[in-house]
Amino acid sequence: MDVRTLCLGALMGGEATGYEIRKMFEDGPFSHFQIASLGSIYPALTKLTQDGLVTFVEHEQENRPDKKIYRLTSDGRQKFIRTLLQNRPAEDRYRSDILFTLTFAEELPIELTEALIDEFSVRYETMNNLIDPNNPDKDDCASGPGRDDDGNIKPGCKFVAGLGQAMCDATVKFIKDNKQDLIKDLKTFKSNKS
Amino acid sequence: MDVRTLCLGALMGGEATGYEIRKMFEDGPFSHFQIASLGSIYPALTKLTQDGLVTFVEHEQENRPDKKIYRLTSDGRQKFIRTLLQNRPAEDRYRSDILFTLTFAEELPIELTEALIDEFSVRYETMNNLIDPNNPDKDDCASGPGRDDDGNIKPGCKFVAGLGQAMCDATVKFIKDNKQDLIKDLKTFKSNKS
DNA sequence: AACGACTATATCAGTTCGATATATGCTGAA
DNA sequence: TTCAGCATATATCGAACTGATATAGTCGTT
Repeated sequence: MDVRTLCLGALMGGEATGYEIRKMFEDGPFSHFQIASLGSIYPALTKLTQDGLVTFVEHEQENRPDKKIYRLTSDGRQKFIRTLLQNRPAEDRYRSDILFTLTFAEELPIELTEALIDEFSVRYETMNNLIDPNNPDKDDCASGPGRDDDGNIKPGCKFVAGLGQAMCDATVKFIKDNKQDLIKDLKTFKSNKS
Repeated sequence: MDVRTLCLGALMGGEATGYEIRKMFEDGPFSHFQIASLGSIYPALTKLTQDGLVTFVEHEQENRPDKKIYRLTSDGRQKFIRTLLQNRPAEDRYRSDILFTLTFAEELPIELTEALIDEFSVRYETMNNLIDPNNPDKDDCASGPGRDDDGNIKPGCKFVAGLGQAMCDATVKFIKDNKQDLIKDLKTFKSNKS
């Protein structure tokens, strides 16, 4: 899904700055299943403004660029819903440098392999906490789309967050159950190659 | 990880054509945790050849471009191992159009939501079968890196495949356990908004 | 005091991808 | 029998995306 559509989605929950939209994707409600960087968010917002799908209000700031607060127009909201209804969603895409590296574990020092696996596990525990809708450390952007007026998480977001957490749990559990066997097998593999 | 490094990794198991390397990423051993397309594989192979990291032999073919079979040079193999040892692996990156769309489930017809969830589940069951090292339908490229000379899967690949399958299992299970609750909550949510 | 993170806007060089071009053979459905 | 889709091969390119950079202050930690 292109970044203009992602930005429209980000604004479905209310107004936001470009910086806030980026936060939604970096460690907010979209962080575990979409990616959008500043390098594409600002051009996308510019394009959406030109197309009449969003509008913005500017607030002067001292010593900083003026703050631009974007919101959807009626056309923008309709365009977004239409896009969700009509477009066939692309295949999921997953990239993992650690998993790629572990594919070649036999060529690596066992200490590095252990360190990579531990780093991988920590990252997924951290992500689990980030996803958790009940996480008290979470500072959801007020304009995030996932909560209704009473602050309750919406069913769709709850489902998606739950699924994200299930993936994280499974990852951490698999590592807990299988790391030592891997280390053992690697030692055997290496001694057989000597 | 850039596509040149991915190509070096792909050639760690032996010689391969550009087309075969693409297959390794599309539905072969790397398919569930890395992505590389023809648009970047061929330029990468050209660059690696210029840099002396790979070399190729050309076989004439009728009615087709001549087949180029690439293999690592000694420099190429060393460069690859050095890259794995020295580079800090980037954060995992996951993109899911379906999960993004489901975040806005409240705005969609319930039939579409159900269809998306079912599609998502089917994709992960399919991926599970694709990953399975014991899948008899799998036609691993002979030059894939994951097996030793006896055809046994290597420990690193086995671990990574197992983890991939655990993620798929968790996904399918979560959907099985939670889909009906989501549908019910959506119906409640929509009737409360009327 | 220094440094890193945060808050704001924006741009750009480099990288990547999906579509396209070329062209045949194979397979299955109509 | 015909046709469409897929497989097998090489390669290119326009469009999209990213990470670094620029600008510049504030805040908290070491």
